[in-house]
Amino acid sequence: MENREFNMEKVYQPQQIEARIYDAWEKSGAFKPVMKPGRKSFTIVMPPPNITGQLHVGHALDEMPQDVLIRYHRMKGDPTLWVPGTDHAAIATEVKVVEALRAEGLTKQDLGREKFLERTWEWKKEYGGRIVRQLRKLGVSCDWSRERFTMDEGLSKAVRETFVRLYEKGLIYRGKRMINWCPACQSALSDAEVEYVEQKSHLWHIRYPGPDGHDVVVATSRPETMLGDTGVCVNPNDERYRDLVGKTVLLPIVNKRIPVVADDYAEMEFGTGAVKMTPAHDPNDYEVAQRHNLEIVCVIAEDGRMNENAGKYAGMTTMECRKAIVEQLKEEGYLVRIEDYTHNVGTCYRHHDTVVEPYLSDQWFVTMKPLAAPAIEVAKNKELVFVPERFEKTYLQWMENIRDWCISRQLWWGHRIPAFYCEECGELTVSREDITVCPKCGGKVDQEEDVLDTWFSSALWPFSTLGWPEETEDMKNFYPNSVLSCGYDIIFFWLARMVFSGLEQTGKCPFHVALMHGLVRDAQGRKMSKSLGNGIDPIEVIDQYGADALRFSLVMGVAPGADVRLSNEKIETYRNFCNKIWNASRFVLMNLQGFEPKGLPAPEELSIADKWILSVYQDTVREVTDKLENFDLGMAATKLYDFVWSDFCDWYIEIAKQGLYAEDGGVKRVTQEVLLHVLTGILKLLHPYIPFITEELYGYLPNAGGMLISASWPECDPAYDFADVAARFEGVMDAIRAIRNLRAEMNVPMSKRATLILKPHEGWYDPLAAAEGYFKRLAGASAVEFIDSAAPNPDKSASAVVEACELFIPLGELVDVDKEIVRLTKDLKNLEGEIARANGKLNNAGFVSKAPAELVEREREKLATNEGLLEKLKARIAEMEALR
RNA sequence: GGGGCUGUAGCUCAGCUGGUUAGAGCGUCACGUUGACAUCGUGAAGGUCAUAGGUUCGAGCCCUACCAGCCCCACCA
Repeated sequence: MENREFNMEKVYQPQQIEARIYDAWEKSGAFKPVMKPGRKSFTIVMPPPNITGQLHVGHALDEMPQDVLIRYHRMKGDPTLWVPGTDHAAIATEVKVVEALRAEGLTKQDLGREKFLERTWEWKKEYGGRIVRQLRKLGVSCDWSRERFTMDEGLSKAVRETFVRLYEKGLIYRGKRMINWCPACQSALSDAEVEYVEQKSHLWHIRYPGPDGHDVVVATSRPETMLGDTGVCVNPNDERYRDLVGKTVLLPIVNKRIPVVADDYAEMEFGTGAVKMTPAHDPNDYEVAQRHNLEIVCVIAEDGRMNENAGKYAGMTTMECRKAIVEQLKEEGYLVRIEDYTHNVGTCYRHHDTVVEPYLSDQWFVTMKPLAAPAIEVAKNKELVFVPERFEKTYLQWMENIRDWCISRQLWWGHRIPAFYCEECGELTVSREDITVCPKCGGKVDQEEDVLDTWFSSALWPFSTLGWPEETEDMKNFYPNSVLSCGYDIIFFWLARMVFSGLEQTGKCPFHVALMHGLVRDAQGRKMSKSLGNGIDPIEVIDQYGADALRFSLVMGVAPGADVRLSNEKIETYRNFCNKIWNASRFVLMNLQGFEPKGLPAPEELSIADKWILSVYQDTVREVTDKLENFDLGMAATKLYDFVWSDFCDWYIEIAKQGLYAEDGGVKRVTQEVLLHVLTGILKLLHPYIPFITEELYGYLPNAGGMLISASWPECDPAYDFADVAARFEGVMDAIRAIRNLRAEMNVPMSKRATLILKPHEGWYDPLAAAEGYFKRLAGASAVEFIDSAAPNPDKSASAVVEACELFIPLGELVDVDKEIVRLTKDLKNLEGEIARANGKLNNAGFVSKAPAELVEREREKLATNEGLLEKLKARIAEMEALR
């Protein structure tokens, strides 16, 4: 152990330690929960990244709050479990594999379902592990022995159990509905998977010839769909079209007569008041068609192209068709006018450029109303708490306006729906076990081709990963989970669905706290995206600056739920912080050679500075702990950053040099104990945020005893709170700052030593005298003289008045009297301003009578002090003026 | 149409249940290598807390209105 510190690099080199430390953690089993009877466990399940994914900063942000909380609770001694895993990501993965096949000139149909699935599993084997390896580089402390995959055996069983239960309860049904169809996915999507984007377009006004020259002009944003028009809808109260209701108009191009119907759906004020009805390709039109028995003509195929019903337009994409139709309408004189129009177009959340088509088809749905009710209830009665609170509204608004969930996807990769159709009698059987014959007639059955929405399985993640539906030990120990942390962008996709699934399947809200975080943005506040090329690769960042710097930059000062701006400059700032800690530790260790710690010295052995740092340290421990308990991770980090850099490094370490280099071995030992005690605490407090460097440094400490840093969380001892002494020491620090200020303004470098003369104010002699050495070390004093309050002020001095004393630096000819007066007058003005403010308050009868007595008293004391200072300052200015 | 967020120093953001003359980092300027660290230290400049009212003894914080920017949901062709 001895001399190990001399091997410490002068500059922190994360690349040399991170991998080694992570291995040590994993080997030690530190990430596995340690059960303790009667002790409440702390559990989080990790939002499973897609197996298709590569680590991006979004993941890094996602893991941070979780790892901080997990590490904190582990250190506190709670049985702590963080469950990792990956998501099969039905559509995303299938798209990747199809792309890979295309490169070989193959389609998935060429392979057939079975071969395609084999191929996808192989793909999963190859790439699925990539992201979990990358996660380790971040330092996530999850229990890899419990890693799960949404399509592994256990989870598939959970999915199937859930599906069958919901079906048996009548909460899953199959039916022909208007759903969102993505022509690129070639599959249905749920409402949540559609993203609306604003698009500039037009409203085309088209004339449909009516009887007796009474034509109808309809306005449409999608002229190509007119090929599937089967009616025109007008408002029943619309005088303009009243005589046409019940009659027919001629559909141009198609040359077919279609009925005019009256329905409230048509708004008289919008467009022309007449709406063309395309029931096969518009959800609203479909509903009107149902009410009025309109024919349904499908003109757009599953691939997004016009089908055979589109006649000569068949085979065109909708956009090609639109152009051609508009052209023909113009030629034939049916196009009345074109109006500019901005509207929202639904796009696929996986294929951003692909417009989603409303499409009528047979799909599977979950009836949502009965499932949403208890999910609303738990939020309202605070069994489920959102941090920050505002996301409860987002959640409730969605739950309260819930619509049935389309769960079937026309894909192969995923959980195949456990429904079987009889070839003979058509009976539909939903079953926990695969069946080959119809239970009703014994005929041959075929399993449903569709698979489930990938979110159907992730909705079960908080308990399926723990072994549900079996009654496992893990279920008993770790369910419900303590906290669920995810980005606010997946509240609907995931969080909400976990809540109602957990409530329905287990009877319990799956977690108590929903801790939300925001999105990572670039330095300009834009979302990071491939197309913008503004993404930051976390792996590159880690290689360059270290994982800890990245981690800290994702939480430091970030309010819960807020978006985070990330830039290299920011990461550098925290890399510098890591280096600061490294060097502070290096300094302490250098001075701990041959030192055997015996614990904190008794209070009476401590210096005023020791008492100050210990007091501030304990305040910091309490505050950081409190913030962590309340999920305010950004604030806790800020607090630590300030304490470490300003209080510990800039002040205490500089002060400690005096004790360390002292002749008196007793003083040296006390200083060593205090340095070690506070540094140990700092490393522990920081460990949840920056685990690598703190673990590495902890290993060097003589009091580590071969333990991992996570073995305990710092505790406070009231015997080491010294608020009064600490306040006195702050007064000393102010005096030191005042001197530094003088020197800076007079351009006197620290290396130019100067005598310091102090005239202490009442009650301040002792702390100032105790700090004599600090004035020498921190303020460049060659000697410190104390003079009595009645003594005359030294001649030709730069001076300042602070709470503790008047201070003088006799600089002889260096003193510029005029400049001195200007500076002192500036101080005077500040003081006068403060006195005026306090007088204003104290002369206000309302303040004196209504404000807390303690506050009034504090204000009075401050006023008295300041008035005293004011007198002295005035006198000093008069003295200087006399010299002029 | 409904809901939400943001507006504080040149930039990025803190600011706890309302109570010291509003803070930090970066940037700028001046000075400084004193035995951990130039990935450093010391100091300085810089703010009518978007705007207008209101509540209060007291408002960056609470209420109302308004301006600006952003997000989510709904989806009138």
